Amino acid sequence: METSGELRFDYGEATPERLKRQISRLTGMTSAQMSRTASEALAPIGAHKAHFVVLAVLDEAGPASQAAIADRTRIYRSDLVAVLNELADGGWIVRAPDPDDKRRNVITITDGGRARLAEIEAVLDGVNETILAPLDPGERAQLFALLGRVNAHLAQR
Amino acid sequence: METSGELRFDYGEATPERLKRQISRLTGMTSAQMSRTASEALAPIGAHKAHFVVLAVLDEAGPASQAAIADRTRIYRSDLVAVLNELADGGWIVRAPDPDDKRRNVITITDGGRARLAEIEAVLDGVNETILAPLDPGERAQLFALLGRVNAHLAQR
DNA sequence: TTGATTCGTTAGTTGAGCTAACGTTCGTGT
DNA sequence: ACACGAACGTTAGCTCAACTAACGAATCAA
Repeated sequence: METSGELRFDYGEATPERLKRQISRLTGMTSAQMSRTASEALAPIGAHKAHFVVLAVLDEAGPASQAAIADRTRIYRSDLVAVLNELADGGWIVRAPDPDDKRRNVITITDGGRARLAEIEAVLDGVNETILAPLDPGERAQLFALLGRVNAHLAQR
Repeated sequence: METSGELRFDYGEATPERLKRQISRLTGMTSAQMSRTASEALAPIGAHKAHFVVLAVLDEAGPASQAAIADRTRIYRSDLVAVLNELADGGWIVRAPDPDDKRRNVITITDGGRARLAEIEAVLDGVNETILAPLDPGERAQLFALLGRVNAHLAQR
């Protein structure tokens, strides 16, 4: 039986019962699978998850400072610098000093950025479909709801 | 609104709709919360998740070579070395050369190791309860089942 | 006007996951 | 009998994400 490399949670008898009870292990392994699926799908177009997150925030909420983007994306201010550099290099955002507050930059999505966002979104729609393929619509909604409740619960502790 | 540090998935209007649709984002953030919860609970007794996994395998399946442990735990052979060093330092396992195959070590759990396993398991039982607190037994089973199906699906691609 | 706070940035840390290479040992085929 | 490939434990290193610390510049509050 060769199993290495796979992130399969349950190998039947080969998996100790104690491990099968750990929700954090199941969630972690599944999360890793999902994350890898997304990264592999984005790689061919040279995009990263952070690009999607930042462009989505800018498109929906309008121009914002880097600190505001960080707050809304849970990307650290320190890491956001490199992400914005990449997005600016692609012409997908513009980084300009804020005339009203010289500490701030104003980040604005460009038309190219909106096109890029649509491109990435299309890829991720496919990823979601791949991931959720075994579940019917009702089950997908259940999974979102259950995980959402756990997440909200753990966030307020 | 101060939100930093939290891994809350949904901030209402502040969260772009596009992000709320990403199952991998929700799963990833929730997984990170769970993982942190577990690590914080294990820290006071100086234990790591890998300790639990290895001890559980040894307790359930009996003495094994390092390669066999790696196969059953998805811990890489290279990383397993340090984990076993720590477990040996604590007296929880014994690492001895295999007389039948001089390439191998035979790893055996000790009585102390079984006690340690019980200690860690008790902590993780509490972690599971904390994580799953907002869900009733039926919902917990559903979450396991849904994630398990997604995991199995993604594992065979 | 002094002092605390915010902002963008650089640098560095930690941990998990993963690859490469090496010497040793074993199994197989010839 | 012996060469060759594979498996073993180990060391080293890589990547990526999450996170912390510190800094100069700018702003805000006392």
